[in-house]
Amino acid sequence: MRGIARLAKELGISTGTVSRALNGRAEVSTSTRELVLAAAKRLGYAPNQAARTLALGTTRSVGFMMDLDREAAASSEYFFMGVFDGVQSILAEYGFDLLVLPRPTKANSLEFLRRYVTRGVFDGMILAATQRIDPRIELLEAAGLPFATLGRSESGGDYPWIDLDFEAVAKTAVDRFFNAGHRRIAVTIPSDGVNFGSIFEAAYRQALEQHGIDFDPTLVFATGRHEDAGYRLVDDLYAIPNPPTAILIIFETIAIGIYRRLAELERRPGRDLAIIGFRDEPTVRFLTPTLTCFSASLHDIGEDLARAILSRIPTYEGSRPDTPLRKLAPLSIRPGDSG
Amino acid sequence: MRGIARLAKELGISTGTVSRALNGRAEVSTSTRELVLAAAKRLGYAPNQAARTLALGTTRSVGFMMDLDREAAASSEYFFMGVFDGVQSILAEYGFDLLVLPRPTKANSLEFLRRYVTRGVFDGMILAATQRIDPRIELLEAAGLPFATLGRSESGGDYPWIDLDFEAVAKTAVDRFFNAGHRRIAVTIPSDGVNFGSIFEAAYRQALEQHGIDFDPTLVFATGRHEDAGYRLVDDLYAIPNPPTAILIIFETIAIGIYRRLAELERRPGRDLAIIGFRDEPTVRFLTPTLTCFSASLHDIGEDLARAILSRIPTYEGSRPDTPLRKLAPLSIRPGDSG
DNA sequence: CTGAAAGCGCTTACAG
DNA sequence: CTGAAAGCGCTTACAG
Repeated sequence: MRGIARLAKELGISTGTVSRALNGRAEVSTSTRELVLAAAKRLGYAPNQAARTLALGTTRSVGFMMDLDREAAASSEYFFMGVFDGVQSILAEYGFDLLVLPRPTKANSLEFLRRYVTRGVFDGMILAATQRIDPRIELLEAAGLPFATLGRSESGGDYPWIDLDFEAVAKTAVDRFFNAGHRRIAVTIPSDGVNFGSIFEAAYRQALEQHGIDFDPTLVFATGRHEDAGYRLVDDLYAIPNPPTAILIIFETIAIGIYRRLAELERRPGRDLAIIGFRDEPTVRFLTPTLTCFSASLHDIGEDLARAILSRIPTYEGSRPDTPLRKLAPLSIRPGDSG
Repeated sequence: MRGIARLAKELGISTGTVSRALNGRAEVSTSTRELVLAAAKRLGYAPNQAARTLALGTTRSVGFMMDLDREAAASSEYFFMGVFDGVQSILAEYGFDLLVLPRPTKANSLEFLRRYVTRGVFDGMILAATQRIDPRIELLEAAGLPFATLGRSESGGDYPWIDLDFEAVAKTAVDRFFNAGHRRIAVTIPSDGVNFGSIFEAAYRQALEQHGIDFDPTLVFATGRHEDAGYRLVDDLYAIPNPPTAILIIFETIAIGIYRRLAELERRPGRDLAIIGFRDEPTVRFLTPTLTCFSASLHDIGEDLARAILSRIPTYEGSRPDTPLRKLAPLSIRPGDSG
């Protein structure tokens, strides 16, 4: 005999009472509660999660799907560490667990997610790296599983999301370039279909427009996320008829490659090419000249994500807001010498 | 009515038969099996995981505890991504899931683990960043939960582990320095208590000894994992009476800071100070002059870890080896211009 | 090959 | 305040 039944037998009371005592229900007398709690402690009792889940229909855990692609991972590990920490800090308050689901490189994204959705292992799911059209969102909506996303998407309806304020970053950067006299301003966007690429490009175009600069499609460069992409990018920049004098890069890591290639060409970031990066990943903090970039509170983003998903989960003892939480996380500029 | 009962009713057969058909048991006739499978597909049936777990006493999932400390995370994100991928590739073959448990910065390591252990959510657990004395190992042994670790420890008894071959790295590096004429060879070790620090230092001492070089404690530098630690280290190196001409660094990321400070001092890696790093994290791939370092197959390490943990899990249909898998993952040198 | 039934460990109306 | 009992959705000896 194990679990609750063991305690009940030990104390000569019913399992119902034990359960009520353990769960802090009001109906139990203080004396029996104390007895039960003491026995639980003494016998090292721990509730069986599966049995609770089955009886309650709730798991008190949230899944966070995370891609393991080398490409997707590159500029995002620090990012996710910080976000996870923020998510946990809120979930823990409500007794929810965070379980991260690393999607293997060769596993299909949708199938991978479906597996967890149908088995009912989670009360809610957090998705990252949303695509412009993201079938995972439809899957979750169809399954009726609460979810929130880190990143906007055009798929789906009324779900909560948190995203970085790409618009503000693009505007701030273009303004800064413009004020420094630049008129040929290039931008890089992700070469994969991730949604923030389009958002970033649109914001960049709009910022140019506000300064009366015509949009030149040859100044938009789709790149990978790694250093080598930056290295190659430099030659591409200078291969076009009227090369840019400034560049706004979405993946700060490629700055390392840009710096390197510029050095080989005996050009200097900030002097010969103005550069502004997106996020101040630790990777780029030691570049010389220092890279101008933006900084976001990953912890805050995580906290917001946690609140967003909790607000969708019925068993969460909080008021469910009418409209799902949707928020652009602010980024503040950290001026460097690169642009 | 839901789940298996719904299918049973729909088909006019018993739930037992449905269950057997779904689980591919031999006793079911081909015709009923097909009927059940078709109905399951049509109705979008998916087994309730909690109910299965309760009935079977097994969850078919493995937890991987991971620290979120900024410090611990620094040089390890790429590392874990690769390892996770390897773990999954093997676990998937046996229908096991990998769930990553990110430990919040402020959560106590042991309490965090205990929570998952007692609730019986996992059939097995993988631990990383083992400490020299690691109470988590005792916790798992006491709980009787199968586990494997990434990294050796002095705690515990007969558990399987995979670790990097620090000994070979230290020896190869010291040999290389020695053959290049260096006699004042410094080493860095982690400033936190992580076990591989002592292992690395011991291997370094032994390698020196083989070349008849006396061990000099002033040449051992305990450092953090970030670039700034490397930056500061350089001044420490040159502050001692008879400064080293070569240094072996355990955290390759600090090479970035070392390079930077050397540049400021107008010294050049490889010429004025020979440097060998540990792992070829993408972060350091673009250093100039290129950093000599070592490379390991993260995927292989992950695969070994998965095999190690599976071999301890009773429900796994494999033969349980007599002795737990213990393995040093090989690293091969990638010669660069730094040393 | 299939059904009826017990059991996995918990929760919770329902009586008392 | 407490007990007896049903139920969560599945699996699996045990009969037939």
